[in-house]
This record gives sequence, structure tokens and C-alpha cells, in this order.
Amino acid sequence: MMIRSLVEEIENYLKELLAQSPHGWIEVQRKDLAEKFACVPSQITYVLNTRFNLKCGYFVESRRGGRGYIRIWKIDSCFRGLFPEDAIPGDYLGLLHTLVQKGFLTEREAFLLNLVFRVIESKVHGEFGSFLNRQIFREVLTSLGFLRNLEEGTTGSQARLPDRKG
Amino acid sequence: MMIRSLVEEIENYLKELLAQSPHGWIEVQRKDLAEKFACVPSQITYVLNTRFNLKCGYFVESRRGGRGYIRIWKIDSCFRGLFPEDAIPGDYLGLLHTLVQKGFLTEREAFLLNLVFRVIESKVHGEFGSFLNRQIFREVLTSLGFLRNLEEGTTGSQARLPDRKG
DNA sequence: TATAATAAAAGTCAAGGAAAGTCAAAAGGT
DNA sequence: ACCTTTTGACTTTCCTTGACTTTTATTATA
Repeated sequence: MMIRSLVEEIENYLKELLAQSPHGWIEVQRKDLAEKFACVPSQITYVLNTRFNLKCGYFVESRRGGRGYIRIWKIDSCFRGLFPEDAIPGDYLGLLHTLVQKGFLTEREAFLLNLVFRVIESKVHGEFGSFLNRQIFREVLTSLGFLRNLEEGTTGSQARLPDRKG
Repeated sequence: MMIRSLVEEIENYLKELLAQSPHGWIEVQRKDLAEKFACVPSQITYVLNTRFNLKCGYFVESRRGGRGYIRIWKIDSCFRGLFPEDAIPGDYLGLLHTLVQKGFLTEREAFLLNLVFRVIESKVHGEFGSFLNRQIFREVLTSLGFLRNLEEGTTGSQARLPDRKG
């Protein structure tokens, strides 16, 4: 993997640790990291703020003082299990049409999602493919509540792309 | 080859680089190019805007600040199914941001796509997961180029969902 | 034992520098 | 004349650094 900057180097290192962690979270020390990467400790804070914030799908817990620590959690999917397994049948096109009709999605949004479903259909055969599509559709549905409140340009909604910079 | 202007000279140079790249993308620095061709940096921006836009079949991603870069992709999605592992570097968040910033996607659209990438990332581990995401991203890019062409042509046509069958 | 001092973390914030972006004016070409 | 290219002053974004602050645990002291 090509490393572009110190920030990314540290980011990759932490994500690697996370990927290898069986718990879904890791614990590190800012001081140690700073030492390992030969940088100022606040650099670590910067990485945490810009790459591991809630919007990016991570949650950071920390403690100062002696025995201080930084714990990083990967938020897998906050909405897991909201829907019964086969609540959503395979005909996404129809569902997308309905959502457009009801004003939950724009034509373009539905177009893009349909594109996604088709790619997965064509590349992931069998049961797993439809499982994936179901998962995605589920996530879309659960975020529709947020989406609905997001008129173009409004601020403060959760239905936004996470910032690259925190 | 007959060179008519600096723009074309730079254009040719970049296309040559692209042709020789095994990945279908290259990474350069505006500052370096400007130096190499003895021109002001904004000349490079001009070349990028006029010769390497989506309509021309290219996609440009960039980052300002320290260790900034410019990455140029040739979109030739058709039938180029298999890519080396690192064909599309890392996180799609940056790419989605770029597309939003350039006005190709709305915040909502990017949000939805990011959702998709995250679901796939979490459900399809390893090589195949990133392969899938790459496929989807390429499809999105090509259809965006397609969309733009449509918008310039007739009818204020947007991306349309195929009609429901039956 | 209760409190005060000390040390060892992590947090904050702003300055500084290194990129790329913007925009409009000037220059060239047809 | 019009459209494309070239230029440069100014802006924005992002990374890095360091001085200073706050929080927590440990140790010393009354």
C-alpha cells in the first residue's frame, strides 16, 4: 500500500490493527503511537479526529492521566437486525419505483441504487448475492428517515457524507 | 506528433503516462507538472478541466495541502472486468467527496453510495469485497459521464430508472 | 486516613507551510 | 469579433508542529 502522508500511515496502521482485532475494537496509547511514528502526540489526535470520527463509522473513547488510553471501535452497522431476514423480496426495481413515487428518493438516486443492485446480481451469484442486496436495501430504508429531512443544502442532518476532515 | 499548444503538449504527456500505466490511473503533482512544462500551475488545472473531464472519459481526483496530489483515471469500464488488487486505492469517501464537490453527485446520492460501500465492506471481506466495490464505482462513474452527455443533449433528461416490467 | 503534591497521560488551539483551486484579465489564433 | 489559451494574484484545504491546558493516577505528607 502506498503511503502518502504521515496521517495516512497512522490511519492505515490503526485500521490494520482493527481488522485483526477479534473484538471490533482496539486500545492504544497516544504517546506510544507518537513515538512509533516519530511525531508529535497531537498528530495522533488529528488522525483520530479526521479519520476515526462517528461519521466515518468509528467511535473513540479515551482517558487522560496515568494509565491513560485510547480505545477505537468500529461501528459495524447500527441498524443490524431491524428487519426480519426475508422481509424484502427480490424485486428492487418495483420497490425503488415506489420509493420514488412517494417522494423518498429522486429518480437519480433510484437509478444509482438500481445500478448497484445489478452489479451485485451479475457478480455475486446465488443466495449470497440476494443476501447482500437485502442488506443494502435495508440500510437504505433505515436511512430514509434521515434522508427525508435532508433538503438539498440544509445543514446539520445526519444524512451527509462523512467529512474527510473532522 | 504535431503540437499546437502547451495545452496539447501537457495533454499528450499525461495520456502517454496513462497509456503506460498498468492500472488505468496515474498520480501526479500539479506543482511538478508546472515546473516540468515551465508554466503556471493553473495551466495544469486548465488542462485537467478541458481535457480530462468525465465527458472526455476521464476522472480526476485531487487533494490540496501538504502531500497533495492529482490522480487521473481513464474510464474504460466496458469489459475490463479484472483489475489488480490496488487498481482503485483505498477509500471511496474521498472520491465521493470529489464527485459532490464537482457537482456530479448530490450529498444524498453520495451518502447512499457510501452506505452501499460500507455494507459491502462489512459483509464481503477480503479481495472479493474490494473487487465488488471497484466494479460498482466504475459503473457509477461511467453512468455519470453518460448522464452528463444526456443533459447537454435533448430534454432535460436525468438518469431514469428502467420501467417496471410486468 | 485524608489531603496535597507530583507525574503521566490525553486534549486544545493556533500558527505555519505546502499543496491545489478559483477567477478574471491579458494574449493569441481563426 | 469570437473562442481558446496563458498568466498571476488571491483563496481554500490539509498536514505538521509546539506551547499550553486538563484530567487521572500515584505518591508523599499531615
